[in-house]
Amino acid sequence: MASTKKIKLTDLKSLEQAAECLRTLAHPHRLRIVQMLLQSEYTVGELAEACEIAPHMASEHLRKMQHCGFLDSEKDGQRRYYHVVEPHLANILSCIEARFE
Amino acid sequence: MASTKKIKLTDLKSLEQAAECLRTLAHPHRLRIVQMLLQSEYTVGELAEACEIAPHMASEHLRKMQHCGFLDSEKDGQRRYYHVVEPHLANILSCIEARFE
DNA sequence: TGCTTATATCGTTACATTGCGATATAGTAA
DNA sequence: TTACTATATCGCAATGTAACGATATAAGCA
Repeated sequence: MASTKKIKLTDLKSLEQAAECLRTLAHPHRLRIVQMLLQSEYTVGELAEACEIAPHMASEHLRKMQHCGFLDSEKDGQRRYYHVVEPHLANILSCIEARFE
Repeated sequence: MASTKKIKLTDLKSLEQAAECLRTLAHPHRLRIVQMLLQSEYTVGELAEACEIAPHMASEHLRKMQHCGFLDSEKDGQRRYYHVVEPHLANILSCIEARFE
């Protein structure tokens, strides 16, 4: 314990942002949605079915993740396709899968 | 849209566990604590001071992270030193730092 | 036009989390 | 013993989040 322990800390403002994104990710259905969208694009209905939830619930999860910059979407007729835009998401999901499989 | 889209999904039970760990991590003070503990071990008081919070708040954050398997601790007289035991934490924090700095 | 499907939003209720003062426990030292 | 320090726990008030039924919008089709 005689060491100096001088280390560089991320400022709390940035950590607050990071925490907000992690909170957005920290939901089993949202994790599954991200996992799927990392491999292809999907509609709200397809994602809802994969998560076994009502479409309007999937829609809300997608809205949250779009709001914090993870996803974007484009319309195709009646349907809306979502896809991943945050480049670090794949890496983070790999870490999570490495621990929980 | 004509593709088969057959992908392997993590079961919801595991995703629930993963989400719980992410929720534990998703707090600015806890992120700072983990960031520090990845570089050295520290006492409750030292971590509290670095986060600018009361010691009993740091103690509670540490208890939560110990409970979900991120940290462990050992006593040295009056003080208690915490350290990281979850091997994936360093990798996850790197992902986070890569995005938020 | 009216009917159906796909997606999004609103309003409410239930539940979880946060922060914090007060209190408790354990070790140190006089 | 008493006093002090470090850490941990309790109980509560405030806030945040999740789930969900009801409703709304918008596109396709008869």
